[in-house]
Amino acid sequence: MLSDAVQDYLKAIFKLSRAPEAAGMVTTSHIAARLRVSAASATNMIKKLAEMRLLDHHPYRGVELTPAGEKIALEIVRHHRLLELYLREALGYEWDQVDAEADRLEHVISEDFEDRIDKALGHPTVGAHGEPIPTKDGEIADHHYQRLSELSAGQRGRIRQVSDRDPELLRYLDRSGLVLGTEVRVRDRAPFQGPIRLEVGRSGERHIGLDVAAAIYVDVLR
Amino acid sequence: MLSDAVQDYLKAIFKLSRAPEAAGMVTTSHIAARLRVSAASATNMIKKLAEMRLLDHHPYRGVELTPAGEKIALEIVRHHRLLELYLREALGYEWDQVDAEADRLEHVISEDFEDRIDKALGHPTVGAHGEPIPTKDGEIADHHYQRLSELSAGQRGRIRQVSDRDPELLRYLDRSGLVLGTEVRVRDRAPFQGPIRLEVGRSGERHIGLDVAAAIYVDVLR
DNA sequence: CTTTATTTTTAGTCGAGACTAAATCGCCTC
DNA sequence: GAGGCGATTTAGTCTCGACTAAAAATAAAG
Repeated sequence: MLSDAVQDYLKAIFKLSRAPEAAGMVTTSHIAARLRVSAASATNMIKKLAEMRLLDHHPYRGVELTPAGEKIALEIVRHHRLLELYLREALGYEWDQVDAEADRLEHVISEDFEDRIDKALGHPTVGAHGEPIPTKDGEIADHHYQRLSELSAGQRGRIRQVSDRDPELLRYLDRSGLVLGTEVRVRDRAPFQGPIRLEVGRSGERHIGLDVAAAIYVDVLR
Repeated sequence: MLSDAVQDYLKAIFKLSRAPEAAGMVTTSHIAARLRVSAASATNMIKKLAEMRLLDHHPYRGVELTPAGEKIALEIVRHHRLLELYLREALGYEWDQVDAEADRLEHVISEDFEDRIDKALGHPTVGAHGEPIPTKDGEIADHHYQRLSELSAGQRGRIRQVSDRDPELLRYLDRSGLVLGTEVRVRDRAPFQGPIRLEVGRSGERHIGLDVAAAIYVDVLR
């Protein structure tokens, strides 16, 4: 049985490696930052994981999951996303509360539990924030959405995913009507990394910062 | 935050202290056996818990939870029993599977999660095997059922609780129709600790061993 | 009352996984 | 190519909670 710590590292590395800015390679300090752990601790664990053949370590360069490591990461991500969805659907959790609870539950649920909530949810393919849910045998859909921050004035899009990193941000998006499925249009973009003026649904107008816009992923419409 | 290990010890000590054979005092070796740990490990943890004022340690004599320790034990027991019930009611688990899953979940769920499943279950007062569920503020009902093994020939009783210690036993009871709510009558008892001949409901007759009968708790009927 | 058997406790180790401080590497600038 | 700086790794500690082996206390038997 893999420890919680090992699972957390694999999951973090997987997620970081999928972020567009990291081209496959994930650095020690990114991992350390994500897990709120010292860089030295991260190095230790990386060496251990390399020993276990769950990742390849290129010292001073970065780290890359092996297929075996990725498989495990995907299992954990699957647990996490099914749990998030279940907490929301079955127990009425709010968007911004599910992540923390799922972080703790994901390590302890059995395969049986996983199967039962999967079934109760009707075998969903995307999670509470629009993220794809890996299948039981480690396939994950590769949506190529665009960040809202990359759209230029006049372009329209439908919100398909939002970052789940920050509960505060999730609450803000919720309040602003920026939820999954909503259609948005970029009115204009202020210069010098300024805010984006946005038409939300058919009702309102919002000014949102670029950081926020970068956390929103859309299908571009034409 | 209390570690899983601390929680496990407190729960084990609480349960052992409630077993009728132990008169309040619980021995090191009982704890060690229950947790499948060496006696030395148990002693270590006992000293730590005494340090934390969660129990009183009378060296070479035994151990007794303080009110503070009992409070914590009751919280864990509450988590456990609510989880068992929820797994059964909401996710369709079998009787004999719930204990193991709940053992892992009980340490990681939040107060919020507890409240939500409590509500979803309609604020139940007894668990999946008939055990009383402690209230949120640490009260626990004190049912004084009798063991079926203590009934004499001719006496009748209604099954109110069964021991949750052994999944195999639970499956056997289930197959034999010895489930919560069932009425039973002792036909006769074979001599020399022999089996009990039992009328189960209005349908069948069963011969069960004394160990099994001791794991079944009944309200005596007249 | 003494010996023996059983429990319990002490003493000392070990592995996980965190930490800090110090050394080393890689890269950028001159 | 030499310095300098940030990122990374090494070295050495610490805490937790398990373990074994040995010592001590209690209980049972003669």
